[in-house]
Amino acid sequence: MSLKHAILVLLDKEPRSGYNLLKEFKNSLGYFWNASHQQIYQQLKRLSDEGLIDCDIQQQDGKPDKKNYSITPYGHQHLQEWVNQEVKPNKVNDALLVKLFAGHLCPTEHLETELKRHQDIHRNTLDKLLKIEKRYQQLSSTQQEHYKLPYLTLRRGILGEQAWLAWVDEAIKAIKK
Amino acid sequence: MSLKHAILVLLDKEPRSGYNLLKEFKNSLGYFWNASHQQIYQQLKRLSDEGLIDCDIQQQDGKPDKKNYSITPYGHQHLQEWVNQEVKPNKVNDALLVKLFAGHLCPTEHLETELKRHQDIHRNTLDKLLKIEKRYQQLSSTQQEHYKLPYLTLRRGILGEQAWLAWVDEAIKAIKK
DNA sequence: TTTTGCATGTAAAGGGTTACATGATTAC
DNA sequence: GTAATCATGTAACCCTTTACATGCAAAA
Repeated sequence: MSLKHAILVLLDKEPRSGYNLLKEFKNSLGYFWNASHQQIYQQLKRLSDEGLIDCDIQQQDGKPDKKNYSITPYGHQHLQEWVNQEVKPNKVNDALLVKLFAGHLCPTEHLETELKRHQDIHRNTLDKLLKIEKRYQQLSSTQQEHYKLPYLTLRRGILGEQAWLAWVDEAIKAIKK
Repeated sequence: MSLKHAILVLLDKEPRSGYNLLKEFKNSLGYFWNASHQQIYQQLKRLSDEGLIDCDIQQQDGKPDKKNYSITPYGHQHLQEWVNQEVKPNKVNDALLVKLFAGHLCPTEHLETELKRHQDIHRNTLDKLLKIEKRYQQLSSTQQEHYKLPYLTLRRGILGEQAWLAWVDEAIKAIKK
């Protein structure tokens, strides 16, 4: 639903290519919005068709053309209207929990290794987020003020991952018994 | 991806109608898998076409026919194979955070009321989950052992909601400053 | 020499949302 | 009388995933 708006916010800050958007999703937005390159390129086409963004093609030698997208006044207005509307709370759909719920159909060892595998992934994610937080804390207070809102989204990522890890500890212990 | 498997797990425990599945999704599975009635009826048709479930039609006077679905041996096998495979970690896509990220485009008051609106919803969810937990804790220890895995999914819901609420407190304070 | 990074796409299939559609019964 | 519960579906649209497709440059 909001890939559209996530892209618009980024283009509202500065014009970028699809590839650059992809990098942003992997880095700064990854802890609250994820998108594949296919999704991004398709969405850019649609946004362009709707007149919400413009495209400026830069030729590069050797490399394929680089398409630089920027938000139009209409797109900016659209974004602003969206921000002022109510957002639906997120729907929870977690396949790992479906699996746990059906865990009587497989050996306990499998559940345990699977939980540990996910634990590794989440520990990794948390590490990355904490490193980003450290960088934020080293900024001047005016800079911190400037990045206040993105920092809150980072905090959500951190608290979410910590809670997930606390849960998986509980879960692994409970399964072993 | 796993609506299919969520339905199969439920039908593996006992045969049900689409309507009954919907209720289960609203109650016991709602904190880790959500589905609308349209999705469920469509999925039931597909699962039936694939031979994973069977349908037994019960006539009722006055009411429309009730379709009672049950899992087939092939469906059970399919489910078992799925449980033994690796599951991908969940993708995070949170529209509220996209909005916060774009929060400079709207009045601070709007952000605050929006966060508080979501806070109410999450508090409500947590309350419900804690009530279910209380019921679990009053069971005998053999019963508790029996419901161990579903209880772990409940715990995930509780820890997740608590972390969310802790975050929103932080966020509201930070925005007010 | 193999992988990572740059840089872009199409097509088909599957999953999810929104809107439309019906109709009886029961509880307040 | 009005809302909730029971009980089922179709159709259009949109979003997401998976697979296919290309090709250069730089670093390891």
